[in-house]
Amino acid sequence: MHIEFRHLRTIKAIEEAGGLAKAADMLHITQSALSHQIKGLEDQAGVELFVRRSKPMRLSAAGQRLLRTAEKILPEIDALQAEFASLRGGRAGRLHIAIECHACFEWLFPVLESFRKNWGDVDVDIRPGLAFDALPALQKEDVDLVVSSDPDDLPGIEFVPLFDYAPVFVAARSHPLAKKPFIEAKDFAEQTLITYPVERSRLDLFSQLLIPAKVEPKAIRQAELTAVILLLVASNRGVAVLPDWVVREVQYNSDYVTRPLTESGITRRLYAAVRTPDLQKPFFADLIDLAGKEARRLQST
Amino acid sequence: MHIEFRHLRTIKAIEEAGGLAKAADMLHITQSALSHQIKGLEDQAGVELFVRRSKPMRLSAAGQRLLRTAEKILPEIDALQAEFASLRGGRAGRLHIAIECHACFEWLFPVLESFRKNWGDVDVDIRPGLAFDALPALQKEDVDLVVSSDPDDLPGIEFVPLFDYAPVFVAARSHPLAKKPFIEAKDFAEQTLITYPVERSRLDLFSQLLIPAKVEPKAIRQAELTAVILLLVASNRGVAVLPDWVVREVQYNSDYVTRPLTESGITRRLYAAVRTPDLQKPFFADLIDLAGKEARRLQST
DNA sequence: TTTAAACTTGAATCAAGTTCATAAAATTCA
DNA sequence: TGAATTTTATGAACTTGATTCAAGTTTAAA
Repeated sequence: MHIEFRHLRTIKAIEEAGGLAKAADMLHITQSALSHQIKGLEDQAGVELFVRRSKPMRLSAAGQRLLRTAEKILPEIDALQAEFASLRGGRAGRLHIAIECHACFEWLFPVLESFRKNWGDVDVDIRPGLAFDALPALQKEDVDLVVSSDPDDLPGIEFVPLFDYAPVFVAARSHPLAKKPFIEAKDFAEQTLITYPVERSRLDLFSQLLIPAKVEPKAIRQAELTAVILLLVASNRGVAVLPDWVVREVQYNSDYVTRPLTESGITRRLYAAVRTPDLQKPFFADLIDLAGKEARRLQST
Repeated sequence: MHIEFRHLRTIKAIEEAGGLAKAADMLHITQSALSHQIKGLEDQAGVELFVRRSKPMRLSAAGQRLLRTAEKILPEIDALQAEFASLRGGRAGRLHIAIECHACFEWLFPVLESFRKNWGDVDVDIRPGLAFDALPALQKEDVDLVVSSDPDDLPGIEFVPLFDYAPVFVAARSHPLAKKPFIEAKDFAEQTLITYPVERSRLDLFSQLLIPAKVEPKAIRQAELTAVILLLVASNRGVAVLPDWVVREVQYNSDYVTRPLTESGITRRLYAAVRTPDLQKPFFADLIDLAGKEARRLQST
């Protein structure tokens, strides 16, 4: 025989009830079963768990040691089972997010802040280092939601539209290109471009404009934070392309101007990629709803 | 079905092995058994533990949650079982001590210090608040050893002699009684007596001398610490009776003198009371041996 | 498409915990 | 002290449920 949860519950019940008979009632088994159970456990552990000199019987030193372990372990599985139960009921779960779009931190944080208030039992996290390979990670259940602007037709994965945005050109007010009403691909040939530190195929500017037009900027400089990019731009160290709402939201100073890309402007759509069955879960629906609201708030700023 | 330790081990093994077949080998059962086991667990929990889209199968979000619990719980029972095993082998155990004799802290601490070096796996503690009722607590296994000077013929309890000592009279050098070569019961009638805060029947002076002689001191003042008693005595606030070795050991100052009680002196014996079966355990024997050595060291100071 | 590997399924088996009935031991109370 | 009561132990029958065996299905690789 092995130590089993049943034994931990038994020890705890006997301690609480102060005797076999009452403990047996508690556990909904017969007193005989308890007697056999304890005897079996003592045999296999080779240790006396109870002092039988007296009736009702009392925990021995070893029994008290076992009781301590029981009191440490039982709440753990109780919590686990409760979590599984409410996971069945859709109140609990996990929401680990991978972000392909670097600027998205800006709107994601307020969204998650509201989300946590509604869904305290959902384990929310943003997983770093998964910017590429995010979709395989989604399939493997290493993450549960990917924010992406490149929908793909993958089995078992659903792309839910979040909101549309326009990548816009940003330059210092004094920059020569600031005079143009809109910016074209060829305008970048002589510019120093400031980007997030990701591969260029995953930047809107390259995938939508420069690669098709086969234009290469004069130089590229990378910065991690949106605020830093805007500072560099304002001090004329280069130009950048950022989502329109980012530029509106982060008003660190106003020494820069924005211009549309191409005459008609470029529009992109952001998606939440989730596993199809997860769409049924109420908190996923709520998150997507919250994200939409936050997006509208940003657009109207 | 319930969550059982078997399930925790299974999850852990599957994670480590990266597949059912290898995990089954690890656990010395067939893959089929594992498959049944997981299915049963998923049914009762109402939760998908694995992603079966791919082979080998991978842990789902819920499965990862279960794995975390497994990794928290399994070491606990492993530790428990190891403790039971070495308890069988006599290397581990519990040694909770109750002290009837108030002064005994003085020699007990160094003894326990050496003891802990030899028996790191024994849970050593001094239980306060059990000075009276210590022997019933010993029978109930609430404590494992009682230091006492009043042996009693109790079933299942053994009194092992530790060492002999003499309660001696202590007074300031300038005290009138300091001139006498020895002290008798009637000498206390006009004195302020300083004692430990315990009932008088458990003080050697009363049980051995004053109660038989029907003498009552003029006043009694109580102090918790040996050092405090000696300070009070030295500053002539009263007289005291303490074990000879205590007075020799605690040389806070030398403004006091000691005198034997009665012409021939009184001799008392200190015992370790333990449950009879515990005498077999090697660390009990060692403790009693260490206590003897420390006692001899004190006597020869 | 074939082959191999990985997991699933259902029936049969077998170990182990539980119950029932009863005995033994300790405690309480008259 | 002895009868009554409470508490724990024991053994045989029973029942549950985990494991195995053998065959089927699905996925990945060649």
